[in-house]
Amino acid sequence: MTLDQLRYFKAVCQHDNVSLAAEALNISQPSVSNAIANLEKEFGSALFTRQRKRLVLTKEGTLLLEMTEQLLSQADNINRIMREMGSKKQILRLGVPPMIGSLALPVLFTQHFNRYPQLQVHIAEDSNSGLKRLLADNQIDMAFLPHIHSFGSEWCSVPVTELQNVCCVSKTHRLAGRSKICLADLKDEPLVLFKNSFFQTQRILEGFSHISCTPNVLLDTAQLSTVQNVVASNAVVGFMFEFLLKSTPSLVGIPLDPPMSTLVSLVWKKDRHVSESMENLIQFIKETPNGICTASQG
Amino acid sequence: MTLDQLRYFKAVCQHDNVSLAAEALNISQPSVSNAIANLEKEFGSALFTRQRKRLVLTKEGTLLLEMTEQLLSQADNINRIMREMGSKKQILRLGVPPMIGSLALPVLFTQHFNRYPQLQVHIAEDSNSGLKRLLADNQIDMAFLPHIHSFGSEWCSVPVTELQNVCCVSKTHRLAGRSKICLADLKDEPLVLFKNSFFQTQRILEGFSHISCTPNVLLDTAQLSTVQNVVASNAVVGFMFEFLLKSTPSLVGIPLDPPMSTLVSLVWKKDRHVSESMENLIQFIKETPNGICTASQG
DNA sequence: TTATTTTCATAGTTTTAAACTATTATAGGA
DNA sequence: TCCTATAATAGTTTAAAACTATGAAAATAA
Repeated sequence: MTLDQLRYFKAVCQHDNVSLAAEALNISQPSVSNAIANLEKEFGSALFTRQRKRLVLTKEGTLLLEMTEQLLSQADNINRIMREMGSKKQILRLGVPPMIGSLALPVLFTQHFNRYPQLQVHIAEDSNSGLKRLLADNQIDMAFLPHIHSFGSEWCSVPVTELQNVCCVSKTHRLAGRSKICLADLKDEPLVLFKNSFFQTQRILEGFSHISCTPNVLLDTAQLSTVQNVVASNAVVGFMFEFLLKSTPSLVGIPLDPPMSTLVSLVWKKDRHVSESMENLIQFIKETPNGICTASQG
Repeated sequence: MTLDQLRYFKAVCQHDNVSLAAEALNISQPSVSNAIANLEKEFGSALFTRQRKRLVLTKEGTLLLEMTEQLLSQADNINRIMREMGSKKQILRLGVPPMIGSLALPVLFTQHFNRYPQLQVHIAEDSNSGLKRLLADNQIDMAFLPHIHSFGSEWCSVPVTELQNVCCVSKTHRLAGRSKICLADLKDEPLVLFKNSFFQTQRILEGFSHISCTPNVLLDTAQLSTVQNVVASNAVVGFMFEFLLKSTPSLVGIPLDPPMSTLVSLVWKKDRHVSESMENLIQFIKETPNGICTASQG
């Protein structure tokens, strides 16, 4: 059993076809056939049934595929990590949810990453669930994530900042003078929300369902500027993080009652090797507990 | 990077010596040197410093060794599992602590394993901590373990039976008539205990320290028969599982006050593939919740 | 210091195995 | 029935991994 044999096997499974797999691997078809045959000889059982029209995985093949994917992923990781160390240039693959990116990234780039000229930063912007999957697959090293889905023992994290979720309206809106507001007050207001995939939206909808209200959702969007512009037009009520209002003077935020806040953490997998650049970022976050917060307010 | 290269690298690390590693691997020394050189070329960094007296792992080498051991262990598992499936003969590697073995094994062999003639059972008898390590290293498939060290989320288990820990004395002993006894009553008695590595012993000692007593331990042994014989000689007081007294009519057990019991579970790693023979054993345990208990009493 | 031993790297050769090309066999579809 | 698609087989080439032999560097001993 060699890693190459397993790679070929995986490719055949993905394509359900030896010839296509060979093409994708840039090798000849008999080489792939050979590799599969050698695996079958070594293990003593068929991995595919070839009787019928198509290749179908046997019980043994299914099990091997599952274990193979794990092994190859780990092998690729070793390769990547070792090459990175060898090439001296550090790479940090960081996941950031769209909303938090606008807060955290400017601070990180001006106060942290610029201190490491040899550091190459790759930012992956994705939803929270998407980032979690990327982390699990080792496609990113760390991510900023709301500490909501309680992370199990296989995750490490350091707290970054606590963000306030506020209701926001135009300065000329009827509710603009309120010092705080509860969801029940908003049950008949037309609302603009971020899409369901944003977990803040989920919490707001849960809040409504908790008081047995069906909110009047006029629009759900993924664009912050859409929310800002529609709210500024005075027609509707929106929700966003308080810090996002700093840059839009035409809007005012009204704290929710009860308050709703989000603890954002920097998260990574426990079983992963913590590279130098990861360690540096963790240190920066730990040393500036309010750094990202205060910077946003400056 | 191939699995063989990593295997050679690991061997060199283990022997701190290329020549010895080559000998252990049954290949020539230049082959090993070559493999290491190829890894270093591929990764772009030295894995050892050879300048000085001996081979010393570099930072990169240390990291690679750590990741390599994981990868090779997983690769060996794949190999073993697939070969096992291919050879049709099933193998179950079961870990059993010495005390529990005398209870569980006869039941398992007469009521369960005998139903699977093609099944080959390997029993590993070891301490609880030893078994846990064997499980972690995938050197055994499952083990019977007291459910004391609370198992984290990376472990699966099914409860097997609850065993009573009792104080035991000879039939003619002064305390033989007691219906129950507390540790404080025993603070001046000469005791015979199993070695500290037995977790029941640890619990008894904890119990004594809890009431600020230093027990008078005359003898600690790993042999059940030693405990039985010394206790039977009427000189000392011992502790054991109640079921172990069934076969020794010259001894009587006195329940502890408060009672002390041990929940024994069948445990395995969550990330492991559950083979047919493992599944069969789990089913047997589930279907006969008191089977092992009652059998011991018959 | 100098000789001796240990140990790893290098050079050159052999062997093995993995890749290739060409062809055959088998099944589905026209 | 023929044609096409696809995998297996045969035979050859190539590449890499093993070997033997030797050289270089450092540690050990005289």
